Amino acid sequence: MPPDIGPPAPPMAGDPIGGHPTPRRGRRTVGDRWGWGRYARPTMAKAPVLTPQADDFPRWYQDVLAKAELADNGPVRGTMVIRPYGYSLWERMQAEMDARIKDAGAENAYFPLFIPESYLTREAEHVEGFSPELAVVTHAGGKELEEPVVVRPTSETVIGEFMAKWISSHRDLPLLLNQWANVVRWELRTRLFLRTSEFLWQEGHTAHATESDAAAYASRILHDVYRDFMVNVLAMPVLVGRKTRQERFAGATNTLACEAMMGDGKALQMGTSHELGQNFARAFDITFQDANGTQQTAWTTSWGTSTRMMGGLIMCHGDDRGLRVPPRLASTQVVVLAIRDEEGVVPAARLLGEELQALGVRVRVDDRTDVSFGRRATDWELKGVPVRIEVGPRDLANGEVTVVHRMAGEKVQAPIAGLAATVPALLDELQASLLAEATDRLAARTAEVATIDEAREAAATGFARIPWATLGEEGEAALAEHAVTVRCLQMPDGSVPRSEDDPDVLAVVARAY
RNA sequence: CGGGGUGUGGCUCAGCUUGGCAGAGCGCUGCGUUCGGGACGCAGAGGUCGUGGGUUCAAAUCCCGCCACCCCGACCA
Repeated sequence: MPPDIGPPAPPMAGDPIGGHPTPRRGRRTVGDRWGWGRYARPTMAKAPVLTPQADDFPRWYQDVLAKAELADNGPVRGTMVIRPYGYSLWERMQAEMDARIKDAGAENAYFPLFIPESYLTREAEHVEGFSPELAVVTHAGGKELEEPVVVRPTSETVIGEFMAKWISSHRDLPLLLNQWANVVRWELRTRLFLRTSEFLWQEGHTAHATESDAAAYASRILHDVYRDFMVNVLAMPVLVGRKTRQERFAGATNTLACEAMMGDGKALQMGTSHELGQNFARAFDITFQDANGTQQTAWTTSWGTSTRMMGGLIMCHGDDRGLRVPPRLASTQVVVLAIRDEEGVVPAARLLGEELQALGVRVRVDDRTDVSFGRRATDWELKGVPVRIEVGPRDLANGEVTVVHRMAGEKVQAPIAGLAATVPALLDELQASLLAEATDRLAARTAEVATIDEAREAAATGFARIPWATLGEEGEAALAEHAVTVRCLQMPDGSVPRSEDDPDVLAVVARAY
């Protein structure tokens, strides 16, 4: 993402879908908890820009999507339009993920959107898992097709077909592929980013000579790619673990996952990594000759993360003022806001922008002085830009600027000379504070419990960890009656269990998106 | 598929009970004043009232059919 700097600033429509003339629920008094009382509205509390989280979290989420210009509903039910600002964040996710995927040795490729229906039916569990949500093309080119084609819900099958073609020797293994693509799953109930009928993702597919190689690679992706990205870039503390039989991917022998806690205490699955055993290799005849000249069946894996992470980002870090984007992810890390067009303000802002850009900071100069200051400040806060530097005549008279941190809302005066050089460290600090805040919440809202009743109760506000031996598949089914599911199984120290039969294994249960 | 609800300018909705000139807020356009926390004034543009039929002198409003969408339950990254 090239930094966007200098004039003229692109148009930023103020209020894309119209305002809400009255607050839907109650009235927000500006929270001193964020340290804003000194600066905020002097007397009467205005209608909140967003529905407060505490009033209606889903409504807040919708408000953020619209007001931060992240996404809109598409014309076909369940589809999504990702707006430029939202897409710029997705592009950053892609860039960071892609680098890690390549570090893990996988190469990008592209497989077709359309898959012969017959492919899907080759793996019994797989077809059973996906058939309810398949979009199938029966007519094309003005006539009925002899064999319907499905719009890919995931690509294990086509890729399996080609792996079989490309692999003949143990020297061809491991085969490590990844693709960035869209997939379609006809969902009954959808929510922007979290569950849409079409979404964007990366899906990795690998083939290995042995079961242990495959397992090790699935684990490597989970830890070195997914968890590393989520913790260090998204500033989201994620739990890693294995899925129960109930929650496992259709066709997998083992599913590993990263689970995160949202601001309302509910869980969101952020990424999965599957060991597919030899299920797909057998179905698609992915075989190779080993060093002894014997024909062997390969072991495959698949792993994916999607635009759902956008929803996770919003719901993990967002507050009543909007989104809060961790600096390492941010497509715009710093916005330099020229307060008004007089006394050299705009040139000073642009100069500061250039200095920051030269330091590698992703900076944007907002010199739209025809738009009121308050409107612009609010817009950038909604978008979650980590640092806003305000440059106005009063500041310049003192050789200063005003630096505002989005995370805690802190506002400080700083000398303009030498300021740029301090920004990278500030961004690191804000990145760490966001991670710390989320980590504290996760710890505070995770309960260690001993009984199923306690687990259910704890899941009302957060996560509960209960011995898997106590819960079991019967307990899992019982909790499901209360919309509480087992998010993953893990060891007491948070590591991934080798087997669900280990007596120390704990089940993490929660309500989930 | 079961239960509930809604279709009226770009957005959110009022008007319907009791038929009588199609409205408001926000957004948009122009001009002016503003500009350090969603600015304000004035002047404008913009609507086949989801759709087909019926009743009536007259239908957004009453009646019947259809369509679409939303919410709550059974599936899912």
